[in-house]
Amino acid sequence: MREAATAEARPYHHGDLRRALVDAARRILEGEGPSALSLRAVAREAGVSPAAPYHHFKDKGELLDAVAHVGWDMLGEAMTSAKGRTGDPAAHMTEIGVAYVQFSRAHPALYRVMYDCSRDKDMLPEGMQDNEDSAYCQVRETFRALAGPTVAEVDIELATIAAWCAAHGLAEMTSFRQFDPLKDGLGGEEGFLRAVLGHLGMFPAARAKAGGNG
Amino acid sequence: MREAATAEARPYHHGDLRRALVDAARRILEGEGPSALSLRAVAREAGVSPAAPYHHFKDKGELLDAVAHVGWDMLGEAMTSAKGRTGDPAAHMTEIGVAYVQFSRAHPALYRVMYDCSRDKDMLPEGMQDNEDSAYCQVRETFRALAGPTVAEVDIELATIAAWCAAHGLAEMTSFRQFDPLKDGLGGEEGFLRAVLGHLGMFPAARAKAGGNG
DNA sequence: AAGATCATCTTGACGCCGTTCAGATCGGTG
DNA sequence: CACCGATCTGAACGGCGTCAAGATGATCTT
Repeated sequence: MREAATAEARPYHHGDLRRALVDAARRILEGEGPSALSLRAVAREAGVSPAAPYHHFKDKGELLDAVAHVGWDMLGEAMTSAKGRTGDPAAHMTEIGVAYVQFSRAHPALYRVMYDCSRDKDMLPEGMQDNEDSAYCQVRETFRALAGPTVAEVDIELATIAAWCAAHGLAEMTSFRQFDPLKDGLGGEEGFLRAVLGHLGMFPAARAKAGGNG
Repeated sequence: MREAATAEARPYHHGDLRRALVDAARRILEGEGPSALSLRAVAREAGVSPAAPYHHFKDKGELLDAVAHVGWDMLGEAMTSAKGRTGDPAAHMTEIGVAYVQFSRAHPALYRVMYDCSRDKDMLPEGMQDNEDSAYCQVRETFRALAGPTVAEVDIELATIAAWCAAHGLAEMTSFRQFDPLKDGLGGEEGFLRAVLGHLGMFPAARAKAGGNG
């Protein structure tokens, strides 16, 4: 609708339909959730015919890939800026973990698409690949900096995977409403996140803080 | 197909269509994955018309709920028998964790349905609810036995959640093929699982073993 | 045993989906 | 200006979830 209104001015050729479709998909995700994200609905939201997207994406999956790409970029930025918010390197891991889960809570539908469309291809999601600036590499380099030179490479890799598992697992679990009472007793959702992370081995700063709380 | 052959003998009234539909759904899941699991395909596999399931389930979601229920039962049994395989109580948590992830790897499509259909309702999955015999309660009681009387109740709850996050996260991560080389260097998939669990705080036995390996 | 009842199953239809294809439209190149 | 390739439309196909109306048969009543 919002897009359809502005699209009246562009009569036939859209100009930047590819980006408009990705934006429309994100609006639908935010507003109506993943189950409403049909290719036809995206085209409708962008004000074009159902067949128009096929000139910019091979199929629906490729459109979702593009949406997921935006999501991983956003998550990477959130993690980077979270790391910058504390001067203590020992706290970096905790802050990254909290930022990760908070992103998944702020954009639950987008987060789901980010993993779903990589699962369908049996492939690592974009943010976990070994590209220079992926979110995963951010975590690994943070571990490497904390570990020092004596720690074996394989242990850095395993610690990164373990931390990622913990963050992703927590991202999924904390979305269930049944934990709300527990959160209330721990000073809200962020308190809950830090408490759970404190029970996982690789977040020493969170563990100290959780110990202080309970 | 398999079901359709035996269904020829039962002309109109099936007799136990509800169970037959759940079984048919599980066969499709195992054989063709979650994307092939349409209500019509399930009816086809069971040898009935597309509308027949509506006399046993309100909609497709309720059929999936029934399938998920079977899955959570299977997972609970796998966890119980894993705990019984070791006499050392300190190793229980690790064995449960390994059994959890191995179940998710043995039945990936079923595992996905188990979480998906609870996510769609913003509700805790069956195996995580506070019912007497749920898989989640198995983990919590194991923690309680290990913790002793001085540990606060909320910490037992948090440790259980943390362990569940770790196991679920690992279950999702280990399905990505890109970790295969890493697994090879750690004595296969089970070695990989134990190594990652060893980097997470609540699996002391795995941590000791992982330390011995690398 | 005969008939009524009610759950079960089928048939056929509706609207939405992803996808394809022929044709309309337009921007840029010769 | 004429053309061409990229872009978009309209109509169509099969598959999906779901529903209403009718056929079937097991069970219960008398």
